Amino acid sequence: MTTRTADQARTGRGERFDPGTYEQQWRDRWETDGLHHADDADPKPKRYVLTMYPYPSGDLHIGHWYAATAPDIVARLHRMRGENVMFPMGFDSFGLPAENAAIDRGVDPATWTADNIDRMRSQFRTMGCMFDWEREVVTSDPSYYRWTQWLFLQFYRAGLAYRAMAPVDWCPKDQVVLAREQVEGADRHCWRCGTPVVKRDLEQWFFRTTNYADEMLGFEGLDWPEPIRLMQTNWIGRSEGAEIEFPVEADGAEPIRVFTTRPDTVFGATFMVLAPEHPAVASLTTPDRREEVEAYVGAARRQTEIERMSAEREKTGVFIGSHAVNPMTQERIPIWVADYVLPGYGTGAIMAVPAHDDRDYAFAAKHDLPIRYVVQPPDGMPEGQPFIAHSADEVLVDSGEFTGMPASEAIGAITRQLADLGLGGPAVSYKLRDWLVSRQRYWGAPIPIVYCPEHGAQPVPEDQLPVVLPEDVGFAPTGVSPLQSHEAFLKASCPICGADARRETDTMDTFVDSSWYFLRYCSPHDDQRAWDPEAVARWLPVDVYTGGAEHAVLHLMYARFFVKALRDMGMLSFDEPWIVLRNQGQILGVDHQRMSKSRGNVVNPDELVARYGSDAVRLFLMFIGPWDQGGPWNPMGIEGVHRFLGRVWHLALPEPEGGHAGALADEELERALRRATHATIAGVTADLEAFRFNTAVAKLMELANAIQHARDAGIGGSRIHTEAVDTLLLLLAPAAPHVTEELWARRGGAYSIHAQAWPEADPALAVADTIELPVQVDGKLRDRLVVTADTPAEEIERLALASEHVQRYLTGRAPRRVIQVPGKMVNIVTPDA
RNA sequence: GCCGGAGUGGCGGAAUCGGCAGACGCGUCGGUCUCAAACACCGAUGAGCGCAAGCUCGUGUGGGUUCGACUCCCACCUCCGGCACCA
Repeated sequence: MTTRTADQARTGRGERFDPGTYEQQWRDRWETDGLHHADDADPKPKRYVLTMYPYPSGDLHIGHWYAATAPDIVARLHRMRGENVMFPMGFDSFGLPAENAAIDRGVDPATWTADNIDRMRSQFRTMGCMFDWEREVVTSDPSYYRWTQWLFLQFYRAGLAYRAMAPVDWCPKDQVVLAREQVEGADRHCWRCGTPVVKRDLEQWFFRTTNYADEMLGFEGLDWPEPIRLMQTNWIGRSEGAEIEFPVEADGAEPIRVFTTRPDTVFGATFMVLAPEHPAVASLTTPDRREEVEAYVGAARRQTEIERMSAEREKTGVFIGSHAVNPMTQERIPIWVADYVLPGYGTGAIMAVPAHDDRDYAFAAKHDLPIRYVVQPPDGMPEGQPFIAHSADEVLVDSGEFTGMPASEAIGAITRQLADLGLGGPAVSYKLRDWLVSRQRYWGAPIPIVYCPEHGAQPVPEDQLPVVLPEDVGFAPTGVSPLQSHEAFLKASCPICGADARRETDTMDTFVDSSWYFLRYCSPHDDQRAWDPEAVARWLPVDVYTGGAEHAVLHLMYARFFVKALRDMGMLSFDEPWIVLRNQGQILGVDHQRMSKSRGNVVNPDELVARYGSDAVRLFLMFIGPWDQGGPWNPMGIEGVHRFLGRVWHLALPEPEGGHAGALADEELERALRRATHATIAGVTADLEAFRFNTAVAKLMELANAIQHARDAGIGGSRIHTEAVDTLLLLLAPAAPHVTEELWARRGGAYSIHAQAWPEADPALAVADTIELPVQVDGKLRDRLVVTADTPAEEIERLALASEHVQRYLTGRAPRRVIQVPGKMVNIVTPDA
């Protein structure tokens, strides 16, 4: 491979810039010296910087570089500011791809995973990040998942882990549970035998995340991107309203409870709808309707809930033969079953108010059910459409004693009356469901439970952890976990009676692993406990967390749930896992498309590092644009950054004998350079703190240009010029750690540049002594004044009015107004304006 | 459908509080170096008009507020992301 460098041919000065000659050496030195190890005993203020650990899929791609460089820069900035920084890295190494590799290629998941980790770890090292590898965690290692299992048991004891029936896809011919991706086609058939699948209720493990729904709506004290907060808020989906009981006309039948956010519309409830799964469907179906209802319910159960929700909006459903009574109007209303009512939300049953709900309206229109308006729109009753009241202005009509009451008031009034009548009361409902954590998969942490014929589900005693995944398993594309046929694994004994028991074969969702890895980093080698409480108290919460926004309602919520639950168990003393959260965007291909092998637009970081060095790759990624937006890769762009680093190289290389040592003193030039230096310190510091890496790099480029011009003007080698170069290296060090270290050493600086103090800007020195002031006439730029910074406003006004460019428009007349923004501009308003 | 985010030169982008639009970089053009090229370096570079001074236009579209609008308000268009029958 050819290495093109900025000065390969000739600049006539200094040594050529070739990152290949020093980058690896410095990385080795940092490693040997333990420069990046965060010491628990270090008394400096702590700073925990964390980036989401990767799944070990194979090779590091450019996205990993993009994701890691920014938090590395932040970690390095804090370190130079005198903080004890922990910046750990590890691998989220359980998961489906390893299992698929086993099925497709016959490789053992553990071996496949370990090989990938080895490769990615060595690729990670070429980034030159200050990762503390002594703290590495690997979640598929028994020393890690032992504690994942231990945590499961703590949740179980606390009542936060429970077992319940949940619907899964089942192939009745093969007699197996199918994963979502194993169900094909619109008719939902088994991928192997083509038999239509059915939904089947199986026992599954859940974590009670809904216990924390309300608390997770609070984001006080958190500096998170607003879109993530909104996504979580919407996902939790808190709705306030009322539960209302509708008595049923049938012997001994329980009333049907419904949840509604609009109790003010109860007078308009002209029918009821039950979800197909609702327990009352069977008992309330009359004999003449049974056949039709059972057919409908059976068809509905064949679809997944996801499918049902994304299906065409056609509102299907059947009448079940029974009637309920509207508790306010005392009217008989028919009960229907329809799959647009979801079993998992509210009570799985609704009062249908077609006049004031789109879905109920569509259903009523299709099935010819009565529509009664009970809220008066401001501009008269609508025809042929529902009216969804929004404001407080609308008033109730046709609603008995509540007629004439504003809708907003009626919500409370009607809810109170229902409560007085014992027919309901205020209620809150959430979209959030409990977290289904069990997976019918091999490559995950086994759920530490055994089933005794006598005593049922029993937790594995803690001293028997870990429940180790057996490695001598066979893989076949059956869709069944090989654990189910591994006799040695299955065989267990009941911790209560000692009788033969059967081991749980489900493993945990990998999001369980990642819900606590940031705690394990604090004491990764502790084999006595999941974490050392003192170390966790010292480091947590995470100060800055970075990663992709795709985890908004997954990992980023699960980890919050974990921390809150563990806090309530007395194991943690903080409320949130991380304070500052920042999301990176995506690096796209040259064609502005997502990188993918099939598109052939993948950028290989290893090749780029070999060609330009790690620093150039890092710096260019940061320069592409705002970090949270990502952007397209540009092969020419990295050339520009490489040129910049080459320029820095030549500016900072110690001058050979007789170079610019005897620089001419020029006070004006020196003052300007010093001003540029201090303005850059202030600007770069603010940019890095705010994750504005692209503008920070631009400012560094400007400073390098200023230094070069100053040198060309003859002040190279002067004290101020030397300070400017040193400052440039210090400010550039977090983003380009290798070249700055090399140059710092060559200039005789103390090892290491990354252990030096971050420069401080002197505001007095950053201020310009003369300023150029734009002069506008009626808001249009017409002239510029160069004045000293302390020129009084009257003098500026006089100079501006005296300008011939201004006079051309003023033609001797007095201005109508003169507006000055001190230090910014002058605007003269003519009588014409 | 609902909730977010974004539309600025040939391209990526900058303008942090309503005050010089286009920083910085890429590309392009011109020059230096070279036998020549590549590399590097220097200079120019929003569009139109003009010999020039300079003028006009210009931040998705249409209105508005203001001495002044990429920035604020109203209405709309397009793209990207999330959710999607949640009663």
